[in-house]
Amino acid sequence: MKISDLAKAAQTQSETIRYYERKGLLPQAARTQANYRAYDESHVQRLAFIRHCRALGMTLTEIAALLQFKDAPQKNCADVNNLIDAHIGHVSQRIRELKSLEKELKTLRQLCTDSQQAAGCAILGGLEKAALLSGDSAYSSQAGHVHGAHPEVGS
Amino acid sequence: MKISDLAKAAQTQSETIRYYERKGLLPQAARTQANYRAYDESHVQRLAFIRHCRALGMTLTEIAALLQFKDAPQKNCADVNNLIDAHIGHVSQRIRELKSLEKELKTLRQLCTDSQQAAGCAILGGLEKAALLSGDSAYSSQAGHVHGAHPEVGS
DNA sequence: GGGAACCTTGTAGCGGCCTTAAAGTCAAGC
DNA sequence: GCTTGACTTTAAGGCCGCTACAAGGTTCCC
Repeated sequence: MKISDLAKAAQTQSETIRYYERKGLLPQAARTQANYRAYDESHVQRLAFIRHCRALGMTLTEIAALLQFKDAPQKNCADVNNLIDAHIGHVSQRIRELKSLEKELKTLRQLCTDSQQAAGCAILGGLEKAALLSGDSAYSSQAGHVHGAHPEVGS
Repeated sequence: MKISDLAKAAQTQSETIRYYERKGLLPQAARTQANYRAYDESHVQRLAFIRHCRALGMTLTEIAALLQFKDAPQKNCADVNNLIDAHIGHVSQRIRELKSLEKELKTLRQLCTDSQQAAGCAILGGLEKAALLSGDSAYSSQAGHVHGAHPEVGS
């Protein structure tokens, strides 16, 4: 099985597979005589695992940690729980942040129902006022690791 | 007012200010004899506006568009509305995605309440099973622009 | 044996910054 | 007047999770 077969099987791009290998999420692949990477079913499984975790919003670092637990089963399951709990925490926090954000945006949007000149635009005015009052950096980033409001670029 | 004063006033890093200038969000600053950037209150306002929009999860491109409306008030307010509506759409969509994700994670987490060996860890097993069934790429990215689950790195 | 479709490595780019490095400037203290 | 240290400047490189491209090697099919 070559890289493009694996790519098809796991709905991934070949480049991404090589990237995961570089990052240590996938083992160094065996090579054919032509120096092509050679894969089997076990790689499909492992890659599917990774992709699913990515779809769950985990970082590659978190996934690497999970894979370590899989690879070293003597380790304690509690560590897995902790990782998942932490990730759930990140996701929940991001949801709260986004909801509050959504609320503010909708409030803002309400200010303007008709088309007017931007000079008197209530939304711009509202943003300006809010900017001066806020002190901000309330949301925006620190603890968790779940992104802002814009989706991942790739895939 | 030098760059670090502006930075303090708007809770931003000096580097970020220079970055915004490079990107055209802030005008080219006037310079002192020593070639230091010189600012006044108007810059504080503009920067606060930008930071607040960032806190609302807008991209720099979206913010640049808003600033254009501010700078060219003859433009129609409807464009501002459209931008805000689109952004609300992105945020709402991301909230839906994250909620579904949160649900799956919690289901997963439920599988394991006690500490066991990772070999028999129900979470790892669950992830594996889910990976094989899913076909994934369901969430993960396309239309909107609101990020996954991990917060912005900086700031 | 010729051309298309694969594979390889390496490099550079996205966004939104942060960090570091090397060099210039300024104010205060001795 | 000279040093110290806190600022400033530009430029380059790094972070994540890829994607894309370039230049070459290989394999497959007609």
